[in-house]
Amino acid sequence: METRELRYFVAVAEESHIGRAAERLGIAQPPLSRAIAQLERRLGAELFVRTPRGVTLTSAGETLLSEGRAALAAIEAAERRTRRTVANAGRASVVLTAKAGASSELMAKLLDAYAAEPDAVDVEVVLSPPGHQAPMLRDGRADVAILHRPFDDLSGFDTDPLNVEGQVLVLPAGHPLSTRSSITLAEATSIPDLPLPRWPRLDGSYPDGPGPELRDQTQVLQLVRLGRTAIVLPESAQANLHSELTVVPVSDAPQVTTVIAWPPHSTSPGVAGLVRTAARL
Amino acid sequence: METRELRYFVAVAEESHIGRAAERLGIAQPPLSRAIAQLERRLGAELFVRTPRGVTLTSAGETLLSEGRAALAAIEAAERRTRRTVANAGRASVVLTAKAGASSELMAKLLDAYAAEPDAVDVEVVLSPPGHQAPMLRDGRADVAILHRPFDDLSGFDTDPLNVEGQVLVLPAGHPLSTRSSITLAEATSIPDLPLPRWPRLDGSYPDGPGPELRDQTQVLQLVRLGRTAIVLPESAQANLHSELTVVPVSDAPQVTTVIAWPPHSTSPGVAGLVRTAARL
DNA sequence: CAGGCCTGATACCGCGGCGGTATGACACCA
DNA sequence: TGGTGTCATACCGCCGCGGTATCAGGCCTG
Repeated sequence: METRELRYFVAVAEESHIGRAAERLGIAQPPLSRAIAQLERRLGAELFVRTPRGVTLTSAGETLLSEGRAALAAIEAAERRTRRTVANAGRASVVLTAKAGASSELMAKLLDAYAAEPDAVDVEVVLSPPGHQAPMLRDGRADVAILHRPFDDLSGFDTDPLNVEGQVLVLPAGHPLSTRSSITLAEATSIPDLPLPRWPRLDGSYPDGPGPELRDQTQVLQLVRLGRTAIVLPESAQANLHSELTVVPVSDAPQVTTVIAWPPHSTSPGVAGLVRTAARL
Repeated sequence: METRELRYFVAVAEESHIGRAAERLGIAQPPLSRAIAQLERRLGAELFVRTPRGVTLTSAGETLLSEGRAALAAIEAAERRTRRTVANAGRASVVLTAKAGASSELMAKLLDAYAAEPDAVDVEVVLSPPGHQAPMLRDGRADVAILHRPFDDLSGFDTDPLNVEGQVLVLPAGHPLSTRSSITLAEATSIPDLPLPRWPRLDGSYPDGPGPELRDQTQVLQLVRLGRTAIVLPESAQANLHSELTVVPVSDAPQVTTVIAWPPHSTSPGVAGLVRTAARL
């Protein structure tokens, strides 16, 4: 199976429409029809059922879509990491990605400690929106990441835990609940006058709901100060809190584990060094 | 990057010789030279240094070799699993692989318990030589595997532990050491009159050493009975022991964890069911 | 119920690129 | 210094990809 065929297949699966997929791929419809038919013949599997409205995936197609996406990510990763290897000709470097605004204290400690190592290489830090770190690691845009369980999908990576912490509810300073010594998750998520904020999905769209649409922690904390919302965050987020805010521990919220993650077959000495340093923190 | 180019590159990297690689690929040498040169141009990276004796990998080439192997395995997996999905048209099935002769009791329990599930699918059990399970999982020949830490490389898989056990030294019944109540790993691996057996590598070749060359546990136990070797095995292997053999616990041998492992992006309901059943054992 | 409109499939064509053979350039060695 | 082995280059034929034109068929609508 060639990469091109796989890309074609994924495009058609995502569009559920051969014509639109062809447009997106920058080719005409007939060659795409033919390529899909040929792929089906070679695999000995019906991948789509053709309908007058477009096409829909068969169960074999579902399998190929999930497996194929992983394979395409692996190929992109191979390409990107090879290009990067030669770009920093001779002396290596490594790309670390983390959620913007999270674990900054921990990361500072890690980067300082690593930079002090005798064989340290350059570390390029890429801060990106929540949920984008794992895909970047999968397709080679990053070599190592700081992730948070249970929020991020760690599957397929090697990981080492760096820190475990509980979660707290952040409230406007004067709120009635702010005198409580602790609170349950059920209570925290159903405060009558404070709807929880909504966060963007990976594609940038927002789920439905009553709360405000928000993109980062700074925005949230500002709205909490204004008494418009409340938010459950890991304890370490307290470091960023300004005045006019109080926190109440959430007794039954899941523990948040900060981990350092890397692709399992990584051979980069920079990644190995970072992980070794992290293990000593 | 096309699959074909990647396959060509891996062949050349493995042979360190364009002519031999071409022969292995079933094409002539000049097109292969050209394909590699074109790949290097497109990636903007020197992958090989040409010598009069053949070619050797650059650091960019090393990167592409390890990343590319993983990518090729992912593509093979996509192909194989898609073919298998359609082969069992409609009612799904799942391929489970395990080391021949290991954990048989545990597996029997697992398979029985799973078969009793209301939504159980067919499970095809593939027993293969030690070390072959993880590659089979990576390239789609299997959907789920029983592996043993620390012997197998679990990286890149999701896993659940099934069992933890210590290790014992298996000796001929009358051996002087057989009266000991425990023994250290250092002692066990340097018994003067009993050299440890050698196991085949993944490619079938054997490491150098004094011990006998062996392929499976039955052969080993026979040779132990004959007083020609000794072997350190997980406790559960005692179930297979015949008479004329005794065991001595090895006090400082690493614990052996039996795990069930599956590819992280698996969507197979059969795999999910097996894992769920395994978690309840 | 007929005609337009949407879908994907088929027919046919031109050309880029892959693989083939023949040969060159060059390092090493006897 | 010629022989031998390596990879690179030159040139050619053909397969297959992508293009346009058109067909086949389900669905909606007047």
